[in-house]
Amino acid sequence: MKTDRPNPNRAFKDAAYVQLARIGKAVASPKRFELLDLLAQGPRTVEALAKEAGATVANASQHLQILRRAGLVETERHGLFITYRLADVSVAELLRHLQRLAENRLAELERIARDFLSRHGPMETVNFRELRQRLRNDGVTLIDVRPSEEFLAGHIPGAISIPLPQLRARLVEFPQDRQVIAYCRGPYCVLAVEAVEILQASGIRAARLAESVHDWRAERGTLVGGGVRR
Amino acid sequence: MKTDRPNPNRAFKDAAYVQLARIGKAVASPKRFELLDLLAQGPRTVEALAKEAGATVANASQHLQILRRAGLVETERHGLFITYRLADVSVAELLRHLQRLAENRLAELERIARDFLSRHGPMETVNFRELRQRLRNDGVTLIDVRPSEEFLAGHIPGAISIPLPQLRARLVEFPQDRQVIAYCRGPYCVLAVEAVEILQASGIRAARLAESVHDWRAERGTLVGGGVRR
DNA sequence: CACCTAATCAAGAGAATAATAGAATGTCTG
DNA sequence: CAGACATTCTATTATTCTCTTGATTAGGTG
Repeated sequence: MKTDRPNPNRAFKDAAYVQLARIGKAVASPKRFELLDLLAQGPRTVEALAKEAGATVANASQHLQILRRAGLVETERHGLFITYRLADVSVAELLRHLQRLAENRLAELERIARDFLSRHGPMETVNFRELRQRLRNDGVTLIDVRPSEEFLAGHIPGAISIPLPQLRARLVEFPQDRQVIAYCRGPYCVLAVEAVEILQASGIRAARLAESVHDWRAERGTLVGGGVRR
Repeated sequence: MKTDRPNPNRAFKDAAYVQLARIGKAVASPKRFELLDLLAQGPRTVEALAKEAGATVANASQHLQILRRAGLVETERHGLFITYRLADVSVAELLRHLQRLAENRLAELERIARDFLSRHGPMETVNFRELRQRLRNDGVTLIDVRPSEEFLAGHIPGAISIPLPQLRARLVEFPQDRQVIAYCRGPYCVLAVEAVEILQASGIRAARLAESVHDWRAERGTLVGGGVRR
């Protein structure tokens, strides 16, 4: 760790950088990153997080405590349940920053995403600019296919909530001649992809919003609903 | 890593989050964080980085290659030397973001900084607002005590370069009645602290700028010099 | 070409991390 | 207060990380 040269400030620097690296360590595990990404959509219990992230409860609990010790999440007890939430909006910003950096710098990530999409037939994707335009012209229906709690915690103005499990049952609600745009948590969430497939299979024109709810907030401002609680 | 429930998208998510966590892993080691922090001041050779970070050349080289594989730094060969530099300004922004988060969320870090400063006599610190004000009123001399290459790569307008090793020899340059404000790489760089002590010891009123060159750029705009090369 | 130097590579010891399973804790309900 | 349930704790194992040491590669120079 250190040479034997006489530098009296080494100890301070080492100690300081150990602390700075703690935040890095917190987001250095894929599971923890996924947990944070889920928490960015809204507060949740340990069990819900474990299930969505595909981990055991005990394992998720351990990761969550590492995140808590790093100051990235906070807890609150409600009866039997303990809800975790991001400690600060700047944590969600950090996640976005890391994602953007990974997308720009790691070819591997782009390849993985492309491979995944290629296994799911052709699919139109839409960006914010196009979405805004079409929303203004009233030419599309925007649906939020995340669980309804996440919709309530914050969603894009004009969207209607149709959690994916309910989509098949509610297909009759869509007029056949109007395009539907589905969105979910972001590029590493598969809900919108599945939604578009279901819609297309029943003859409805559908497209996927490539960005996430948080990108919307960062680039366009307001969400409707609670947002990320502090 | 995964339960045996039938979720065909687990593999995709796991693969995607492994990639996202790679950036986290890169900044999860104190030494690597320190190396990146140095590179944020300007490009450098492996040997220079190793020396400043208090590591062996072999060790620094290994860390740098991890950073390169994570896409955070790039290399260029000049004869015998290989210079490393940040791959993108957004890497420097990430470092700032992580630092700010650590300062806000980790009490430990603040304690370490306070302990360090308390071992160094009382010292006035100045923030950007005060600095601007005094620079405008021409009441102070602003000195950049980093190595001159870093000064050339980008510095605060109005600052003059006095690398710390030269400070004692150039004390005569300072009028006794005018305050001097010293700055360096940021709060975990000790150059400015040492500079203020030297100045005070010879009877010159001196203060330390608490923020870093990069904070200046982020909050006020321009630097003079090369900046971080892309 | 022999020699020097900057940087990387390769192998290994010791520490830290991640997942699992089973036990323990704390809180609500009847 | 017994039982149910959400969460955390403890112990264990396999894996990964970090640093050190000594050898090796690649480029430049006399």
